[in-house]
Amino acid sequence: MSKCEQCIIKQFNSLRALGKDDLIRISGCKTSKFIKKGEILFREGESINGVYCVKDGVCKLSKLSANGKDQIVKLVVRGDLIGQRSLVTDEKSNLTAIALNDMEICFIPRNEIINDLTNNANFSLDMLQEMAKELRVADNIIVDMAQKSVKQRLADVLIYLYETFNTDEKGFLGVMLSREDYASLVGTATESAIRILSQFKKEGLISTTGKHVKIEDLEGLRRVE
Amino acid sequence: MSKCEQCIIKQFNSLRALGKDDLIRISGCKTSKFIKKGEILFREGESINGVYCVKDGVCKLSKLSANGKDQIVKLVVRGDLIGQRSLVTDEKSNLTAIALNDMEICFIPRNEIINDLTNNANFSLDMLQEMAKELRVADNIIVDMAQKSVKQRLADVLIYLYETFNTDEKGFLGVMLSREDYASLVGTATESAIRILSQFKKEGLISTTGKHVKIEDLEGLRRVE
DNA sequence: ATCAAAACATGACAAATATCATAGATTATA
DNA sequence: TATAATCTATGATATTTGTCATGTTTTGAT
Repeated sequence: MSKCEQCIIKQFNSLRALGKDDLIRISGCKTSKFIKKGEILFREGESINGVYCVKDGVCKLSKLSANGKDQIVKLVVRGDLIGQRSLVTDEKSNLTAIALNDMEICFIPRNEIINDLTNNANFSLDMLQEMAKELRVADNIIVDMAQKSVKQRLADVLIYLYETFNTDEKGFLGVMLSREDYASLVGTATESAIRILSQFKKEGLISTTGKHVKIEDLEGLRRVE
Repeated sequence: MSKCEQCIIKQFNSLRALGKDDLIRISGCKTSKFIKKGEILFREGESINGVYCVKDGVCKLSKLSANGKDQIVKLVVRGDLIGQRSLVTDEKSNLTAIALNDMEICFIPRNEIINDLTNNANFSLDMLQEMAKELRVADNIIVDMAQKSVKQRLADVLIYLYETFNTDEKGFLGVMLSREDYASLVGTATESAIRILSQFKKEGLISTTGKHVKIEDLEGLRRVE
């Protein structure tokens, strides 16, 4: 099993703020897991009791709305932590986490890391800064959800996916989502997402082969309104 | 001028985590201001360079969307801090702050408080916990914006205002908003907000006298769909 | 390779929401 | 208190989005 103190992933999240000694200690108690596409890491309302560090793969954080539809709040990628919020507030999870492709993750139990939060100012400050950034992003999403049309939001999602996951050798987006996931990211009906993606195809903004999506005209997507 | 170390407001925000000495020091450099209804504390894109502590009054934090409409992201009330996020990340403000009624606020300059963030674990941990809570709220708003109808969101806003600001002697909501503000909270056109409020009136859920709104049937509002 | 299940696609229609126009009510201010 | 400016209200209509129905394609398991 790889060691936290040597793991390059830690550079991308608040664990970078820990000292070598702490990392070695954490390394000794962490567990490493492989999660298959579609598997649930945890559900809304469950106690996570620790944080996950994503070594590879992508996962969606979603919440069930009153009308029974899932809304994806965030995509978590390689390098991100999952569960910081519940760690900090000691609450049950507000969101459900489901793997969008095969993942490799490490799990650090709450007991091992909670003291670092109270004793290590570097660590808690780094986490504070990360959370402040997340909050800014969330505020911006609120504005977009409230003010932009479904079409604009879907175009935004495609741009976001392109910028976050880049493309594979063939030029397809580096992450494969179902139409239902697209709908759930945008906050619309699955049929509406399908229709608008079809429209984007007709307009030459994207092309698709099954679930593979290729961005054909990024600037065009930016001009969608 | 009142002293931070004796101020009861501090109990309601992260300043409670500071020691007496720090509070006395901060008290010496803070400035106290009265802001009139409608005045702008700061605009999106400006440097705040400190945090505001709200002693009295209400203020809206909003962001201009691409289509030119303001979206209210949050209402800030007595006891809240404003500008923690910019303080932590040292970025310019992402939001505009405008007073909804006459306010009394204290301003603590960045220089005086930034060291507490790095040196005082209690303080930064408290702020981290507050921000984690804000993030949960923001995630829930995202889901509501995406999945609930305008009518439901407006009902939610009325319930929120009732629970947050209570009522005055005559039973009216403790905060007065324009129809435009209601629309901007819900993320809809002003006319739509007006129409739905009229409908709520007809249905006996609320009554209005100018800008004064009275909740007549809280449970009915909860059942709106 | 075959079959069933799931995902995708699209038409037809209904419902929700935005926009434009216009008029009355309220508020601020000279 | 007169008057302009702003806010509220509502009708008419257009646009967006959701829902239901149905057929096709893709995927996964045997």
